[in-house]
Amino acid sequence: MCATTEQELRQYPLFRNCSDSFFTDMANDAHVLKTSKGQVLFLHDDPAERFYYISSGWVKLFRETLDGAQAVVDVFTRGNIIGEGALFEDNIYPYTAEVVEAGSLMSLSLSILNRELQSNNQFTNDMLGFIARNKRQKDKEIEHISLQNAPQRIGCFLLGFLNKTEGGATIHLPYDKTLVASRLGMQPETFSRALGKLKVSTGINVKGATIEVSDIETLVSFSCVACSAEFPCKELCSKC
Amino acid sequence: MCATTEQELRQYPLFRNCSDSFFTDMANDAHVLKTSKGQVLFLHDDPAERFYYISSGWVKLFRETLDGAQAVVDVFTRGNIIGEGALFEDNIYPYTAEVVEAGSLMSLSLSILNRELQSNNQFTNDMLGFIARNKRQKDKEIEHISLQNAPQRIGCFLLGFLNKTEGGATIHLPYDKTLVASRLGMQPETFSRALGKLKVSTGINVKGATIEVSDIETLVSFSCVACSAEFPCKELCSKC
DNA sequence: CTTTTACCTTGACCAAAATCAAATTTCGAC
DNA sequence: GTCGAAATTTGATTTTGGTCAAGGTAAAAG
Repeated sequence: MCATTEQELRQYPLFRNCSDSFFTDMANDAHVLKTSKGQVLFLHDDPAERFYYISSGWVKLFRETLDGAQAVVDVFTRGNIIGEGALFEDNIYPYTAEVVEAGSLMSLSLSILNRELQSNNQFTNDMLGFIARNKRQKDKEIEHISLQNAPQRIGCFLLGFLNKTEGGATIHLPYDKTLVASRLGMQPETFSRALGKLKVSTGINVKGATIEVSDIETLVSFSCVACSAEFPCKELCSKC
Repeated sequence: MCATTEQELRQYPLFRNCSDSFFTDMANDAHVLKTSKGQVLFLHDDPAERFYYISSGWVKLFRETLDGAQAVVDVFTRGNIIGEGALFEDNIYPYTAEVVEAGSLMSLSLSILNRELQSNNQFTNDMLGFIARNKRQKDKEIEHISLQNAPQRIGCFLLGFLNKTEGGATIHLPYDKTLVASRLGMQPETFSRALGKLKVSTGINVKGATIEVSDIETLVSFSCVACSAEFPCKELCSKC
């Protein structure tokens, strides 16, 4: 098992410059988790010892306010890590993580990760670039919330699932519409109605969680006028 | 001049673990800029060779959309650096930087900064922590936009200028209200009215750019119910 | 296969913020 | 100090999205 675990870790781009001892120690200590919907991986403000590599499934990160509202920070899938942020917050998880679609994770040691950061400058630089692009992405989201309306925001979200820039495509929403709505900072009702408007404006076809985009360029010209980046926005793919 | 420049750089916390050669080379290459309101330091998508340490005054970072709207990403003052983000974006500035209150900057070499990042792992780690906390801050802002209303957001913004947690205080807004409004993602009219509501709800006193807070705790209980962090929110001070 | 439950949609209504327009104040240049 | 431009405030109105309530639908449990 450790051998395949190590292989999976070695294939993760962020770890491309990590040391051999990092991979062997990480793999020795790792354990695989089969996750089911609703499972909570960690709670915000809890002390942190592990981070997680997502092999499959989807996990949401969120926080809750005093008056009970929930803010979804992000939703991640295969090929992403979560919980590493605790390293920069006094080893306290800054968010709660909950599985939203069943799958498989690797539980990994934060202290081994930290050891590599302390000793491998190339890796630290990779991590720095990773987090910096992460921050840029957040800036873009803030911009979107204030400059795009609900249908445009949904359009932009859908574009993030595409791997081409013109013609037609079919998208299957990988998690509940309710969650997409909160990920985009709107109410489920607003999402439902806004998706209807997007349909009228751009000719997309919605059948449950399946969305057919007949012409990507129409969707782009509808959504991207209210954005400061040009489509295709590099690094913007919704973790697919 | 170089001696005092070097002193100022050495006092910057982010640079606390930098090498001696970093400081001498940086200081040798640095030049001081006296800035005036409206001055543009760099344009987004321009190739980047310099970053800037703000000694005094205020600088806003923003981007513009295809349809002309402006998204203010951040507003910085003394003790902050700007433009360093280009290192992680193929040496292209991701934002436009414009002086909003006159002051003084140090223009510094990005390549020397990069050299230090390549060779000094302790510094790279400091930088990593810096950017990571930056990203957390952005997450918090996204949360605020979706969970707080306009008066609450202004209250939270004001709290960021305080250096104590109870009793009374007087705040002087360091830049135009119009800019505060766009920093908070709202229209100037909305800002004006929301500030009026905040006044009624929390008993603050507004006289032009001067705001008297008679009781900080009242302001906290008004604003922070819709936030997932507890006041005083560490690292949240508005760069004062 | 049916029942249950959670998810999604729709309608009616409401509240917040944006927009448009105009008045007023402030501040810097002369 | 006066003038003029820019910033700010205020009012009226519209738009957008949120809230509440009621159906409808589809996936999962029995």
